[in-house]
Amino acid sequence: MSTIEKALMLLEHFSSNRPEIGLTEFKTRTSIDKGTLHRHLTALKNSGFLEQNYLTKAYRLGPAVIRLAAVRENTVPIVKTVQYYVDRIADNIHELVHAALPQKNGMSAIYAKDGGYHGVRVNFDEAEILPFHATSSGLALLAFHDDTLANKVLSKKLISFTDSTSTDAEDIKANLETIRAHGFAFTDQSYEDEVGSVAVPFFGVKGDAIGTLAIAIPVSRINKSFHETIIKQLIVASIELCRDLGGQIPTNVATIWASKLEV
Amino acid sequence: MSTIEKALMLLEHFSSNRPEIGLTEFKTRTSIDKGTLHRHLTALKNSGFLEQNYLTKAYRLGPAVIRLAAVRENTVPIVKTVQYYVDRIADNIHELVHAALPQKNGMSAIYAKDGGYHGVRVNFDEAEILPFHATSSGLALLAFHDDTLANKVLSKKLISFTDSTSTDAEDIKANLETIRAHGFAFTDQSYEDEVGSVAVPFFGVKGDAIGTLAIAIPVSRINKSFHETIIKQLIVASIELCRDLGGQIPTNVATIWASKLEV
DNA sequence: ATTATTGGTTCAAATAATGAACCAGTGTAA
DNA sequence: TTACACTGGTTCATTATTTGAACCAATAAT
Repeated sequence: MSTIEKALMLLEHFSSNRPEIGLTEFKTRTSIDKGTLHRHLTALKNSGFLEQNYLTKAYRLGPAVIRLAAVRENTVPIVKTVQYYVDRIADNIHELVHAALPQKNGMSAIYAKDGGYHGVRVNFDEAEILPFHATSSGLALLAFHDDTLANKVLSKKLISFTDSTSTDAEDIKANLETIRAHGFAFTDQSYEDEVGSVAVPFFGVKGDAIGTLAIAIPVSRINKSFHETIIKQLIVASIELCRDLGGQIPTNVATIWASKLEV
Repeated sequence: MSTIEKALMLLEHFSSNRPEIGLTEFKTRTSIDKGTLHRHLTALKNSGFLEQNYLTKAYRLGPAVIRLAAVRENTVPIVKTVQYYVDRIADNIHELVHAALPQKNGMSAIYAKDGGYHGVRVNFDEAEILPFHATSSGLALLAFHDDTLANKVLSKKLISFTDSTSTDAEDIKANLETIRAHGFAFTDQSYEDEVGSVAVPFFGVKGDAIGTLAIAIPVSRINKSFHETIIKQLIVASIELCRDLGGQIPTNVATIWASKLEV
């Protein structure tokens, strides 16, 4: 692996829950030599990707990422486009809806809206990494993306998050087949207890899944007719979203989705 | 310079006007060897910082930057905080207002609003890099930031954008003194013909300028009383913004600003 | 059919990355 | 006061990666 990739991997350790990381904490998190770490972090700092809390000396993400995200959004306005559909679904079904894009180690929510007025709510942290193998977003993406990604993900050790997390690669591969057949993914408390979720992919110009629309619900509120309502909403939104983004829905997926909408 | 920094410098070439860059174009823009470039671009692609247009093979910014910007904004919510004040000023004075943060080679606008209902408008591209030496944002930042930055910027060759661009380092240093004395910066067609601008800095915890609030106006609409109105609005907003961000206004600046507001 | 231009690859030579040991500052407990 | 543990940061000989001229393959233009 190149030095560049090693350095950029350091940025993956930052999240809303862990916004600042010191040198020693980095060392324990990565088992990279302190000297090397320090030079990498300094390089990232010089490039504006990190800045230092001047009191604690801990590192946090820097202003360079703001500009890059603005350019990216000007280039490919996915966030803005997705917002409309997430809001619409959230307003319709009054639950937590989000859209997510794949990163190296999982899905990252780029926008979320909680349309709910319920007492029980699903916790959700934007910018958190949702593991591929344990979330409906992750599974939906793996199922409709280039096979190599699924193989790469499933060849690594799979972490268990709850009693219901499936960590067997073969089980998950079988599940991906089911997901492909159904045209959507759903999970039952595989990432968080008491939370189920449903996700559909949306597609890029090549007909490969480039992201997902998903809904997370407390299991107590799930029932069959609601489940079907949710899936229809997600499918319709994904179809329109693909049109907006210039994406291509693979013909087999289009067929499956059409049949779901007829019922 | 480390390999990491060299690779990350490549990302600076992307902007709204230049969203996709091919290998050969990179070669002409950077005079880095093609082999090296290709490996760097591939590393950035593997890390999600770039992706490739699958038809043209040109590179564009990738989804990783979206997540990082979201985490950064969760950590230090500058964009969100700044929006309120930019909107307020734009609504009050009906001109193009923006807030910008320093990057390596200039200021980058993080938010802009055109409050105008005029026929003549100032063009503005968010995510464009505004050169330090030729814009009021840039000069305001240099004047109130650590001296080393100004020296570094002014030691390089300064590009001329219009007939009025000052490219003499000594002239500009003298101008920075004036800016420090006035508490704000203004330029007259130094970056774009027919456009003048005014900017004030806002400050971080150390009392160093971490960004700017600025207004760009067609020169035809500038007159003394309007100029003073603008400056007051900018100063008041910066003071409140510093409070919101936990920033420290240096005492000498606070004194100058207070006297401007009294008049 | 030929040439120019694109993106991409190779491998010996040149250079930068690495990491164990070191330094310096701060906080804490005896 | 002293000693220890804990930060972040630096050094320099060893090691491994980066570099770039030349090369390849595919496509577009003449």
